[in-house]
Amino acid sequence: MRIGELAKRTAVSERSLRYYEKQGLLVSTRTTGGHRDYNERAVDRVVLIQELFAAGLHSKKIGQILPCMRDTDGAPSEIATPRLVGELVTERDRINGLIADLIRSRDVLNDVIDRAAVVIEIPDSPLAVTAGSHHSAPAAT
Amino acid sequence: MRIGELAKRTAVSERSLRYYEKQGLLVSTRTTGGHRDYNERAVDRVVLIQELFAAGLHSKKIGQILPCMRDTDGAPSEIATPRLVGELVTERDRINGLIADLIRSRDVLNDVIDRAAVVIEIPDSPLAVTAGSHHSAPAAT
DNA sequence: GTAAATCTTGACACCGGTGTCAGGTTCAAG
DNA sequence: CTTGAACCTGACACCGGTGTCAAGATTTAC
Repeated sequence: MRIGELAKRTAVSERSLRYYEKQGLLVSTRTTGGHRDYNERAVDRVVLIQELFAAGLHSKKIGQILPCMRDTDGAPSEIATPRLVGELVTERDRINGLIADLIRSRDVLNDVIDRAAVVIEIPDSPLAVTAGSHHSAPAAT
Repeated sequence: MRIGELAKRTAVSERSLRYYEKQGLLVSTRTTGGHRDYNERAVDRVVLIQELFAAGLHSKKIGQILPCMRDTDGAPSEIATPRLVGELVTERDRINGLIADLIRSRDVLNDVIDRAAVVIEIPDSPLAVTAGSHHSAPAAT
């Protein structure tokens, strides 16, 4: 598929996809005219890259991790060096702390939302559009 | 307490504390000479601000949330407007999605770490410094 | 063969919290 | 007093992934 389709399927801008390639995170073959051509696996890879970015990892580190993953790109899946493993452990711990923080923040928001919801709902005005205790939460660990 | 102490106790730079004040997130009385003076509650407030920043909220929105919280600053604790509640719900959902992402990223890292740990540990070289399945994870929800 | 859609590279700019430096003032202890 | 630590305001810069525009080449369909 070409870059436009990949962009649509991953909801990631073409700009970013080209950036990923320049950073060595994403590979593509080229048509005779120089247009990028991606295989089906690219979709999952882009999604993964996005998640790792969202986790606060820098492109350089992501570039080190990707070859160490299984079934990401058919590659024989390298093994992380002890040095890299140490860094990854640090990152993982940082992410765990971040998750804990996010949970706290979410609870703070829920608190404010709930306190407002009560006020809005009780005066029997069916204006309570967004109220209610829909505290959906992703399962953790 | 003065800004230096608050900075130490919260592990937040003086620069940031002044920035928070300029954004209206943090208040302080002033000495005759103009030095900032904080009360004890400031510590918790700063920590909270940091968590909300880590959650990706912008200072403006944090400024709207803070007055709606209970026992944050003795203030009578305002109630969020329906408009704000809507925005907060959006934020909360975004944060929930972010948490889910982070968990996935963490698992990816754990995968890479584990695969390397096996290689390092099995060849009975006690070099396995950071290895082992210490998959500590914060409790969620 | 031609037009419209898609793609190419390159460059400039943004965001927004934070680091840091400069030049000057205030505080607290000797 | 005087001196050193702590604080003040203001300004410049960064980071790094992303938006966007420009000028041109390629693809695809008619």
